[in-house]
Amino acid sequence: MSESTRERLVAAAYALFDERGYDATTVDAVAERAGVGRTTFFRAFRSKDDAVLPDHDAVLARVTARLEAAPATAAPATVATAASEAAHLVLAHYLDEGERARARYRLTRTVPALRQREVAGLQAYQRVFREFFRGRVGDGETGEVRAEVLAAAVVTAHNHVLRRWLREEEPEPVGALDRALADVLAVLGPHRPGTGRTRVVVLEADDDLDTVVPAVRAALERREP
Amino acid sequence: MSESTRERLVAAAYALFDERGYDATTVDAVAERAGVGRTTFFRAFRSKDDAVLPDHDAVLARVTARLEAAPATAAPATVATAASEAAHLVLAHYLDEGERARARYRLTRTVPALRQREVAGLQAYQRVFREFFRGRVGDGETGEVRAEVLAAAVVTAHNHVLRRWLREEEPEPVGALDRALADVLAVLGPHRPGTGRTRVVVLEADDDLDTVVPAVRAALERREP
DNA sequence: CGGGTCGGTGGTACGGAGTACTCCTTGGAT
DNA sequence: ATCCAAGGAGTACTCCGTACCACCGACCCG
Repeated sequence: MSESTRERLVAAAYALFDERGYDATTVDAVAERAGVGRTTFFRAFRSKDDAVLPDHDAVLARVTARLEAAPATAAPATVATAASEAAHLVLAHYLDEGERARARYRLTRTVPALRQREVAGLQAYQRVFREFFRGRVGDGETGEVRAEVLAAAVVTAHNHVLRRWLREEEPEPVGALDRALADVLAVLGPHRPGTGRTRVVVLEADDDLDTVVPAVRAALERREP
Repeated sequence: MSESTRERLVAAAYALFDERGYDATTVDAVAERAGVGRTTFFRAFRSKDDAVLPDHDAVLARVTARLEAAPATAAPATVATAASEAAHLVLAHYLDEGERARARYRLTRTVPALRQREVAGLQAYQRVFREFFRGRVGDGETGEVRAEVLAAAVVTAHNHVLRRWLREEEPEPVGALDRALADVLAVLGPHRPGTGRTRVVVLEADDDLDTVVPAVRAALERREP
């Protein structure tokens, strides 16, 4: 199957799905518009929805490679930057796709079957991030939960920013992802490694510890940004 | 459609899926084993996988009700307890199901189509939690991201514990969920409101703040659990 | 130069999911 | 007894996805 045939099929699929809707367009119609037989369609794509959903495998491999490049016993700052860079890889992929990514988003918004495939693809990313965080965010069962939760947090933050960009609500998605991930990964530690001595503010209050800690953190960051 | 017919169809579906596998079982076979016609099957369930996947609507409604019962302008402690209780509602539902939940888990593990439906159902929960957290965890874009991330974190933590119980790796899922959610929701505030005075240990170290905080927390919890 | 192999393509047939429609049975009310 | 309502059974249809076979051009080999 030549690449041009595959691309023609994708274009035909997007055009027809946009004209008649996903359910109302048959695979025969897509193949016919692309000028090929039905068999060729199913040779290029495993199923009807595969023609519209992206090839996650390639970018997933890049993400995996980036995460596995990080040392096993890493400082919190290194863990955070590796995760952040990996997430940015995914975002960059969508930004490269441009209008096609937006067209796909419009489809996945309206067709439940496509939405399901989409969120299933997210699981793969979350799994890769979880394996990366395992052993780097604590030991035992607590560490396991934290790794999985943190992976979900990273994926969710990325998707939040990505969706805003797809809806054209966020003109600067790269910066937005930076900020979102910094907020999410703050539980790991600062992004800048080797900041040295840290003073903890002394206080005695009626509030609980977890209420106080953010205030302490904010005070410290205000003093030495 | 009588409830007994529906239940007979579910039992037949589980039995046949277990015997021959999901793909190798036709709807006709399920209907025949249940002693009804194919039409009746599709009257009871929208699709083949609906027969094995749970009725999320009822428990989702309970979760929504619990979350909406919380006051709009709530203290962090109230927000955390409401979210925790809502998550416990879902866990309790699965615990009630018992062996059927485990049988379903075995199916969803092996059949990709069912797995997709499963994760799609999680989106509904995550959405409800996100709407609950909106406006309660900050304003503006940061608040939006935090709400969505926190929702994902709660759902993920719940699922982590649930999966461990389904695999019979966690004999005390309720306590485990408590601990996991306490860890996740620590960014919000304390679970027990009005616990009174909290002393923060004073120290000056070369470690970073986020490295020190867990030690402080551990020391305090050891002193007054 | 003719024949054979082989990768890519088209066509056809089939099983099964899901939908639409009609007919029938059953139980209850008047 | 008759009518009626509701759920179930049967049937036919579309379309997805797969399997199988036929074709066709390219390239190799004798």
